[in-house]
Amino acid sequence: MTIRDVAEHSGVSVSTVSRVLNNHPDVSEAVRSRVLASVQELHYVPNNSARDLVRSQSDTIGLVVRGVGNPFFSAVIRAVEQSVSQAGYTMVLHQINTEDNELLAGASLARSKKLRGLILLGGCFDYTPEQTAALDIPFVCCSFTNSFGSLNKDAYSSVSIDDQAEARRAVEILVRQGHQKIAVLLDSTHDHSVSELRYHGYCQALAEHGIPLDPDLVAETGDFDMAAAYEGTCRLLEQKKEFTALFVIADSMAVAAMKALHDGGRRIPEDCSIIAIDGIDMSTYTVPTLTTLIQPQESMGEEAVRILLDMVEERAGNRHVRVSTALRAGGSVAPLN
Amino acid sequence: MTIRDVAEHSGVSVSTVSRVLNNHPDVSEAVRSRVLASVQELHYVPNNSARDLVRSQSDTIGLVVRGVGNPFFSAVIRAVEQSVSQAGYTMVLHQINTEDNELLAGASLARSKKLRGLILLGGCFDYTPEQTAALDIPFVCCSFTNSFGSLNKDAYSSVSIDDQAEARRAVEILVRQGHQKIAVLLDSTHDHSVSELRYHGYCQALAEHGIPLDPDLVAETGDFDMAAAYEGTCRLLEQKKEFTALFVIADSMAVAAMKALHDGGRRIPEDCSIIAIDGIDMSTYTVPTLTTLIQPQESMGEEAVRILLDMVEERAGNRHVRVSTALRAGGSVAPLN
DNA sequence: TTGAAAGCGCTAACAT
DNA sequence: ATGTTAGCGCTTTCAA
Repeated sequence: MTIRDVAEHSGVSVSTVSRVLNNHPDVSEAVRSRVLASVQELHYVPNNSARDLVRSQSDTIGLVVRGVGNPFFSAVIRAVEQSVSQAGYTMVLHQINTEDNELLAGASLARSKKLRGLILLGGCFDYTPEQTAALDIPFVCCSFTNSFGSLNKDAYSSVSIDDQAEARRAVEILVRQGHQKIAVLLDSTHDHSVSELRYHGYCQALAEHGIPLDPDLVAETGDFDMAAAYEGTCRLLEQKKEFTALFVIADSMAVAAMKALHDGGRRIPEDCSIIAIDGIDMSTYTVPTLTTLIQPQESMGEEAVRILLDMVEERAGNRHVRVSTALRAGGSVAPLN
Repeated sequence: MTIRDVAEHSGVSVSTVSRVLNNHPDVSEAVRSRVLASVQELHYVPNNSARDLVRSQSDTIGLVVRGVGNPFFSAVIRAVEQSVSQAGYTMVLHQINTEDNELLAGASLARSKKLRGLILLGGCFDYTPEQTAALDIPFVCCSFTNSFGSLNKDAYSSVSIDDQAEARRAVEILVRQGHQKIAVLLDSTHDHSVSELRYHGYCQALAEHGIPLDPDLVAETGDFDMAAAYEGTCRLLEQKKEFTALFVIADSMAVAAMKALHDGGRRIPEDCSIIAIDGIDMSTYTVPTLTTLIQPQESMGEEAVRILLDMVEERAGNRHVRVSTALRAGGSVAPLN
């Protein structure tokens, strides 16, 4: 079943079929619909290898996800896949560990799969021009930006929330409820990732409200996973330093933190309020429902694809999109006393 | 940079270069190493599109996931991706809704991407030979088998748990704790999916222990998602029919059910025990930890790939692998009073 | 053991 | 608006 069969079946030439298939303008409506009918009837599917060969490029978009197992990414991946295939492209997914370098992974993927473009999901923030030089295709950072790197703004695209501002907002919500002793649970204060950025937001909120930063209330887990978050929260409890509220940099970690607080005999929110950022489905079903700032996961994925394809198809240059979060007022935050 | 350049650079014909590149036997050592040297020097990388075109096949394995957003699948997808790329193949992921037909989706993917093989994750159980006829590549069903269909056992492969037996085991755990009024939360009793199978296990366990089946205690949600599970549990509570334990067919649904029970004023496990099947990470962090039968998600993904590649590379024929679950004794099950 | 040449299915000039 | 045709880079007969 080739383009020839379709051509013969609809009584036109192969090039006409090709034109129809590629939405070229100069085809009469009559012929167009006739060809389309044949395509339907014959269940014709174009041979991508042949297409790619003659166009000397593939229709493949790479998605490198750093931090396997983070449920926040699941919805984004889904949205990206949808958008990519809807646009007639193919997505190849590559998941790497937090320790791995997503730029290297992306570059290698780009070569071996002849990628047209690349989406980086959950990466680091400290790229230098030298590092990205290896990447000779358009790429967009999804859910993060190059805040700590020296990349020129027009060397890449991004779609993300304002991590620091949103973290500040989250902490401020706690402050407004009268909390002063606010702990924070994060991966690291200096990992050049979303963790560090949100930590800055935490510090900023405290500073703006005249609350001194207490290093004892900063719990670094060294990882984004739930087990580490659980342990980190336990350590926070063990040191007997009082805190009435906890800001967690990610929903998944917050779920584990809630468990640790509970196991440590703290009631939420009576003894300890907790707020996070991300908004994964699952945290709707914690007891109480986690109060969190929801990142619009689906639209972030879609937007990342839109930006990327605009670059790939040269409709537009690079751009940076900031999306905002929506507060989900769960039951995990209460006024102090 | 094509095979021609390599040929000219090493002073041989393109066909000889091709032979070297494909490890064909009849090439002299001298020529072989000369060609290889040129390849190195010129940084030549074969054009996969051209290769695929002429061989009319790719190195692509398809993964069709039915039921987007089920966290149980995340770990499996990860394992599949790892194994596939480790074996030098490319995975293309396609996620579809529960309403969609994974066989159709798989067949269309197979043609458009020239798949070598296909893995179906979370599909239906009622394929007929006619339906699978469209699929002319090896495929393996992951996490389910064709229990309700008429497929010949050697027409496909599978890796799954014994859903009915495991469900029976789960319910039996409740019975052993003295529970008699055991409700069940599931998608449907007759959807030809894992839901129906596990429902049979539930019925079987009740029957074996002389407990009459009470239709009022069978809550069908019509979906696998958490919102539906929450609603379903609420309806169960509203009808005022007493039950002291709840068997939920999936961890993700159980998390939502726990929330609904809590919101309905039931303490877990004091007022109601709950047990499920799947073993997602998240359910470790519910309060109390969910008692569940863990499916070995990673090894199921790896095994699925192993089986598939054995078929693709004709090392072995089809086979069916049954894996067993491991009980995670959380705190959600307690003896009756 | 090596080379010449015929396609694989498609797109895009170029011609009509 | 539609058809003819020359490749895209590679593998694989078939000949030498």
